Amino acid sequence: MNIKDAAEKSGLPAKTIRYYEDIGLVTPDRAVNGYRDFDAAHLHKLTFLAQARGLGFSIEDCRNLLALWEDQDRASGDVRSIAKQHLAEIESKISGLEAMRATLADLVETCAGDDRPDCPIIDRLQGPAK
Amino acid sequence: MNIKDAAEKSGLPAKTIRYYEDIGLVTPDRAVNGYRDFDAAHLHKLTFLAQARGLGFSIEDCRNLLALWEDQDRASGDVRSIAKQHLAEIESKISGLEAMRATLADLVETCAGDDRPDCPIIDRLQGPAK
DNA sequence: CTTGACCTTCCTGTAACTGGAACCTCTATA
DNA sequence: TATAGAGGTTCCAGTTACAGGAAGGTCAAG
Repeated sequence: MNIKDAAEKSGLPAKTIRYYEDIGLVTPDRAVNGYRDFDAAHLHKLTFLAQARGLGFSIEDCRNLLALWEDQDRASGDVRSIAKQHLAEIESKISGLEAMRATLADLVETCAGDDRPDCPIIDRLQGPAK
Repeated sequence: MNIKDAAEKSGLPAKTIRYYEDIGLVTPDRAVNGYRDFDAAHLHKLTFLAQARGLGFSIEDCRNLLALWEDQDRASGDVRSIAKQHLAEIESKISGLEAMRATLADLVETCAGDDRPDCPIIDRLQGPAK
């Protein structure tokens, strides 16, 4: 199968698939004309990558997960450990964003948003409450 | 004041300050020896930048906010509009992350995490529930 | 035989810095 | 006065995970 079909079936852009080949995540065969040729196994791997990236795993996480995926004797604890760590990172990002949201929402609310030059948002950005 | 003091007082790394000068956000004076020389106004601007970046505003947002900040006749509505848009972006990021968290938390929970090779996380990454 | 879709590689750009090399300047101390 | 060490300078490369685009090869249809 050519790259476009692989892209459609995996849900990844063709550009991304070429990039993944560059960095050694997949190694499609090559047809005599030089075109990449994907089989079911490659497609499976690409789908795996699309899923994992969609869940926010980094490329390096994906590399590790792929290795575990291909290892018949893997311990599910290894996978769980990567997932747990990633979960912790996500939770920390959420907290950070929620703090930002609170501050910003507060600022937006106290700002009249009219044509006068006073603006509590600008005031606040001058420095923390001082 | 030299760059190190400016860095400490504004809370930005010296490297970042140099970068901000490169992209035209601040323009410190230069002493005869070529060293950057920051005065209170520069410092104020740097502090403003540190605050705004800390709240997740992009550099381009900061550039706009700085222009508004320096414009005595600005309408507070302009500032509010930037802040509101940024708030919407933050909320959308939070939603995305929360969806990820839910999926991952679910996976982590159903995973035994022992030495056996079955792993629901890996299974799930093979493709969405099929 | 040509057209248009698809493929290839290679180069550049993105955001917002960070790290490092090579080199200059200032201050304090022996 | 010589020198060590802290701090300054510029410039170049690397980071993450691709996206866009140029230049050119290939294939199927009409």
